[in-house]
Amino acid sequence: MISNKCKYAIRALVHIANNEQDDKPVMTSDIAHEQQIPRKFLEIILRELRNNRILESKRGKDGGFRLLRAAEDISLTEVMRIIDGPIAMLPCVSLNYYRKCDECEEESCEIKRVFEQVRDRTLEILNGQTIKSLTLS
Amino acid sequence: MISNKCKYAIRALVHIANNEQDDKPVMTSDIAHEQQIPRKFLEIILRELRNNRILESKRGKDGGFRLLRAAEDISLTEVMRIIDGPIAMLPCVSLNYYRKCDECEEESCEIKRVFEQVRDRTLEILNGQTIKSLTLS
DNA sequence: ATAAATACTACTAAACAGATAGGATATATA
DNA sequence: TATATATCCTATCTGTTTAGTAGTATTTAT
Repeated sequence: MISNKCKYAIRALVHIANNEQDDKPVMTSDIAHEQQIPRKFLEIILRELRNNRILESKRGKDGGFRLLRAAEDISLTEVMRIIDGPIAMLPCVSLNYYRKCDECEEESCEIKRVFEQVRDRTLEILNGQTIKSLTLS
Repeated sequence: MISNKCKYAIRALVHIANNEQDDKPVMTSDIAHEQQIPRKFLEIILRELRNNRILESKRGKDGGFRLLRAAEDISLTEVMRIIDGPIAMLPCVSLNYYRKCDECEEESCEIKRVFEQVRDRTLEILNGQTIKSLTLS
């Protein structure tokens, strides 16, 4: 399962992408209201995305958030890894958050082999998806 | 991520399948020792699998656990659902643990569409795997 | 100066993960 | 029938994660 937080992050980014016009940043409170996300929780999420160079922020009056890159250059996997961490179903098959199994010999582990397949099929789909591909247009 | 508990469950079942001979049940302590799983924790797992009609148990001396069905009739998905619950990455695309999204219209939700694809590809692989297919032979 | 936005720190409640402890019950066998 | 040995059951525990909330500091447009 991906977390609610991660779903909020994706919905917020899609919302920002859908509302990028005249260079005006989108306010947290607008996103929170229209996407029905708790505002203070959303603040944390947006700041995290900014810290990871997905968003840029502008403080003060008329402030808010803008995509730092084009929507088609932000992949779903990148967002998921920032917010939730690993995508794979086992640490020992994770590409970005690999951790060794201490109980089994990985070369001969049938369980590992199965979840490597799941990882590959999953990434085939998710790597092809971007914030752009989730927008209305 | 699947839980450690679930990985323990799979390894325990594979161990039992690999040691089904002369109708003698396999003891918790043997599995715990050979698979390096905490014994009391394993007890809970095996009892849960028995309650869900994956295993049968025999109490008292010379007791232990046996597969209730043939190893090729126990799918990986069944075990995962018993121990961890949903396999899908979102409640709204889960086949066995579906829960409605309150924030979005599901018919037009692009996020849902993506994770339905992930679910389908994942189940294609996992439904084809059984305890038998994970054994040595 | 002031209003309005993000930035930051700290805290909380509930659920889940990964166990452990101890006693009750059943069973094979000497 | 006593005993050793296995599962069964209930309760408890510690740490981490999830999903937030509260309050203050800082920045910026007007």
